[in-house]
Amino acid sequence: MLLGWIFSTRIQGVVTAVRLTEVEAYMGAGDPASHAYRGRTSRTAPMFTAGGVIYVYLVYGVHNCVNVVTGEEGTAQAVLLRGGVPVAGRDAMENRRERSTDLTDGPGKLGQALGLTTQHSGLPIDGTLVSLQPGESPGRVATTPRIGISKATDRLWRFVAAE
DNA sequence: TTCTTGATTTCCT
DNA sequence: GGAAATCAAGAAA
Repeated sequence: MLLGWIFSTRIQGVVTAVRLTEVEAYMGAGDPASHAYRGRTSRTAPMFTAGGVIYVYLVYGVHNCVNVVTGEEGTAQAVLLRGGVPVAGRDAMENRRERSTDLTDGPGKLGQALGLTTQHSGLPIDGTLVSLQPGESPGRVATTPRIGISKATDRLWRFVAAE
C-alpha cells in the first residue's frame, strides 16, 4: 500500500515531496482502462519493466500524470498518483503551478507540482532524481471505483486516505 | 495517412 | 454547470 508514503523528486536541483493520499491501481493485461491493456507501445514501455521506475504520460495534450511501476517485468502493473499533500518544496510547487492553493489534489496537478513531464517517463526510483520512502499508513483507507475513465469502472481500485 | 478519443484542469457563462 | 485546450495512441480507411 502506497498511501501515506513520501514521493519526492529532484528536478534541476529543486527538491519537492508529497505525502500520498490518493492513488489508483492499473493492472495492465486484464484491465481495459490501462494504457498497457492493448500491449506495449513506446509510451507505455516503462510499465513493462521490472518496476521501480516512474511512468509519466500526457493526457488531453495538457496534463502530465505520474505513475509508479510496481509489477514484475512484463506485467505492466502501475499505480497512478492522484493526490497528496506537500511536505517539501512547497515554494517550488507554487512557482510551477503559478498558484498557492490546490497544488497537489489531482493527477495533472501533482505531475506539474513535482516538475515531472513525459521526458521523465521511465526514470528509476533510486533516489537520484526520484525517490519513494515508506511513511505512516493512514488510519482509515476508503476504497472506491476509479475516476475519469470510461471502462472497467466497477473495479474498486482507487484508494483514498480518509484520515 | 487521417480521424477519434482520452488516467484532466481551468476558465467562462 | 459547460466548454475549451492540445498531443499522442489506437483504430479506421
